[in-house]
Amino acid sequence: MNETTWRVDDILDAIRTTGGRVTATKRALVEALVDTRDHLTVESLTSVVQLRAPEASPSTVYRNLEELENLGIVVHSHLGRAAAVYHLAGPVHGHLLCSSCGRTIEVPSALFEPIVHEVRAQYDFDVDRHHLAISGVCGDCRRSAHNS
Amino acid sequence: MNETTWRVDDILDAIRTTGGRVTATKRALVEALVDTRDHLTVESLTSVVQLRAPEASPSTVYRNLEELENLGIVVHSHLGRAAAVYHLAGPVHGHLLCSSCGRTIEVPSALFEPIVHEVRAQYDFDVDRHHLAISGVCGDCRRSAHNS
DNA sequence: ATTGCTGCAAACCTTTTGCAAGAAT
DNA sequence: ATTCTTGCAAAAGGTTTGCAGCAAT
Repeated sequence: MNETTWRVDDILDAIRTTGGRVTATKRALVEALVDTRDHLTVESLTSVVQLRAPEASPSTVYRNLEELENLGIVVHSHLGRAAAVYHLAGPVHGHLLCSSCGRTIEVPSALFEPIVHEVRAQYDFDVDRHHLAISGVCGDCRRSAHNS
Repeated sequence: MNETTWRVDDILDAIRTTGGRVTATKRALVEALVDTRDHLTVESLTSVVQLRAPEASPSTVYRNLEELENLGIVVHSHLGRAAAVYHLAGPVHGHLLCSSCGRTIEVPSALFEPIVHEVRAQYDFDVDRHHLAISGVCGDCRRSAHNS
């Protein structure tokens, strides 16, 4: 739930422990996630996986990600209308999504704590801290816009 | 940008002023938005519009909403993976989306001001106040979950 | 008479699903 | 041997687009 240091073997063990089987695709996928530690779409993850397992299909990546998500190893966020991004579960954090360049910026969830509390107190609403996403424009894009 | 009292005729005038033409579908759509003042999907808006203009198609509703959005009269938000919801631009506000029942709760944007400032100061990121959406579970759903 | 708008159908994208063959245990 | 998984292809949403005809101005 809050491992900052996921290791490939630990994840593969978790898969086996829960009755899952470790396939070439899953191993490549897990390594991609551990290596990049980035927010990746299924499309880009599939490309990376295919370097090692050329036959891998997006649908398998979807299914594998779902399995990892059920194990609490992976989380995903929907940012705008675009494809969802997946990454290793880690310290809970929020996302800033630039609607201009698509970049994702991670921000500590501490930033959101005041809101999480307010919203719980005033609206009886439990915020899902894993899916905090806010859209806007990053500094780079703001500046390029002004110079155009 | 912050009209709390959009009137149908004002909106139709705005359409004409900018070179647009007022059609039966547009009029029905505008009335639906003004009447319900709710957050509606294209699907539900189309149903309402079709009460008056039976031939109206979703694609036209999409195009009309885009036009209204360009005029600053309508805004939309993406909440999760589901269909986007549209509503009249009004006092800027955030959305709480219940991932269990799909309900949308409006919250005053004042709640988000601290974050908007922090994020601008620390991450050089301009939050789009029109698209603030936070997912979680509303009180009703939390309680039904506990009773099941 | 312009030329913006429409409905329809088809295209698009992301994601999900059915299925028979293949592989990890 | 089991039974999980896979790739493929097709389906399923939500949204966009091309087009020829229609209609608001």
